[in-house]
Amino acid sequence: MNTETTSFVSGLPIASVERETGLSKDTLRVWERRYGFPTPERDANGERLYAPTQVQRLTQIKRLMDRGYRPGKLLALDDVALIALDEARPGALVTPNVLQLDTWMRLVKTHDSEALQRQFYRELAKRGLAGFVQDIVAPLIVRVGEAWSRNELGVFEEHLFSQHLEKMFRTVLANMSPQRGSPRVLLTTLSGEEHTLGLLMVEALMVVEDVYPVLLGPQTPIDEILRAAQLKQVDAVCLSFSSAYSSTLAAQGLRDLRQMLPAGIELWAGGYGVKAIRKTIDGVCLMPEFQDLYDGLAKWRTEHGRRSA
Amino acid sequence: MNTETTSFVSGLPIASVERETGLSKDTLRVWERRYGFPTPERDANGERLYAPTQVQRLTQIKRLMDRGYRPGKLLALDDVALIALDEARPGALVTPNVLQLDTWMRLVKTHDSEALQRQFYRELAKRGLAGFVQDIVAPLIVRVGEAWSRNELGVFEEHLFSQHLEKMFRTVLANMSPQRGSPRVLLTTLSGEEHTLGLLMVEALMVVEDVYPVLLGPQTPIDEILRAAQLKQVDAVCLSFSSAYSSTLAAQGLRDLRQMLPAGIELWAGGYGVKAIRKTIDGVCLMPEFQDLYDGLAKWRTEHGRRSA
DNA sequence: TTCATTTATTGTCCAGGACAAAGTGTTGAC
DNA sequence: GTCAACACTTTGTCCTGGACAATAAATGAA
Repeated sequence: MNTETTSFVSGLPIASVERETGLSKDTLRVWERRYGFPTPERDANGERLYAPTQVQRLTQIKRLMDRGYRPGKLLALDDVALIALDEARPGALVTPNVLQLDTWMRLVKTHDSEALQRQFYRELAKRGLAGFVQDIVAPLIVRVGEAWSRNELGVFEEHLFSQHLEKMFRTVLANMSPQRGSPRVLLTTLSGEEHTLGLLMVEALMVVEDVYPVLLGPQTPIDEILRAAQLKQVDAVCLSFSSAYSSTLAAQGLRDLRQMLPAGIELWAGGYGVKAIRKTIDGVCLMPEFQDLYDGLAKWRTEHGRRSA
Repeated sequence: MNTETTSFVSGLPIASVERETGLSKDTLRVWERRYGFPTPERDANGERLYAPTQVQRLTQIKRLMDRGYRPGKLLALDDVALIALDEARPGALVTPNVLQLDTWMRLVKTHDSEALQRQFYRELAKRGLAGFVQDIVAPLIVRVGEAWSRNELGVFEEHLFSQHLEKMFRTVLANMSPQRGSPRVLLTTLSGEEHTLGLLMVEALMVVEDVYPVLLGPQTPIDEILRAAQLKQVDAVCLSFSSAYSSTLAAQGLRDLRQMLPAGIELWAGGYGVKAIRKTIDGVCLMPEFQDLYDGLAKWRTEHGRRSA
């Protein structure tokens, strides 16, 4: 039904490839110039047309880059070596009960929505919210991220998984939400960090701990965080960083924000991404582990007098 | 530790302006060349630095363009004329009850979370889900978007509003979700479109209409949409585009996807963003209005025989 | 080891030319 | 007067190839 009008060259224009791979047009062109890959055809007007195979390979390369490899190496490799790298394990994961997580992973891989949803609620009832978040959800998110970057899992399965988790969190939280506790904590991420699940996990833990969370969603510019913190009169601002976020950028952002934030408002940073931050930052509390969050809360409460747990 | 070295020129680099305004770097540069606006400073390295005032004006211009004006005219105008245009109502938005929307906007502006949440549920109960979505939520999202780009509203208020809406949708949907109806429709957006609210609105309408929605969340690459469509055996794929998404890119993406998608699976595109697409695309059903969705569903049902409404 | 300095890598920016798609205006047939 | 066909204008995207700063890697000193 389609396109007998198209000549025999066919493929995606550069804008589509940018959208699909997340590599900017500039990058695509400069790779071609420097490394001789990709090698798009040209249409009648001299514009690039990328073969689907090459687009696929570009996605693969992008994924490997997220795992830490550098383009110079990757673009020199042939297909065989590339796939070999893809298989290579990055370093043992720190999950406690691997067996059970494997069961979960199977559900994710077969995108069995109903079973996944059922399992979520069963496990939630069994462990309670805090235990469920720490022992199941958090490790599972790590596993899914790893599996994705290892190409064992498609974007589709990963999205479906996120949607189910999000749905579950929001349902559970909706029934507990109207809290009046303290401290009041602002929850968001810096621009560029789009992962919401970290925020939802923290919100869940906070609601249980009788904290009043103000959820802003992801990607709030720094000056708006500042404004929100003052208008909503929060006691602390808590940012979440996924492992994908550059640790340099994270540290810089935290410094910037700390500088502008009134001294009376604490600044906390959590998530897998803060593990990569080496140096402590003055006036910023780094919380790579869940336990750190509890410690931080306890500390705040003792410092601010009469407030129970 | 940073930057007493910064000179007295300051402003946003071109990449930030692209993100803020939605105008591509190429467009920004070509406007400067052709129309003499904007007129960014340069940093030590000769790179553009846009003054916040100009960025604001660019956002304003972008919004007017979305309303149908052409850049050639807009860029020739001075501030006064621009603001005059801005005040002028565009073909009177189709909101039935402007008065009530104003009340809502006041709640958004004062970020009164509790009142907003209460109002949501009250109005939902009064109008039913479909009526609520069409008469309140959709116009309100447009209003908030407009107010934001007119700088009457901060990012913070906009985020808070989105979070409340999302929470509400997910709560409501959680209680109705396990559906087995047909057709089965895959819901997602293309990479680059991050707005989720459109998807949630459509999901809500579909659940009421006894459709089985598969929600993938935003930003799925085309080949993954394809894979999901086949694995989940859907009858149609429905994409949502916000007004921020470039209509050229949207059209291109739809063409790309249509080409790869089996003929048996329909392709629908909804949201404010498709209004800007002029030409029809072969095999793609453009649904700028909610009514179009109902029509599309009805059409599908008559074509596929015995299935009630 | 650990830290500081040099060197290599890599993404983004720039200029300015070109062109096609979309919009606008004009003409003439009915 | 309406409408279709045509020419002209506007406008966004793509092109090349050069430059440079930010980051990572490698090297040397304490």
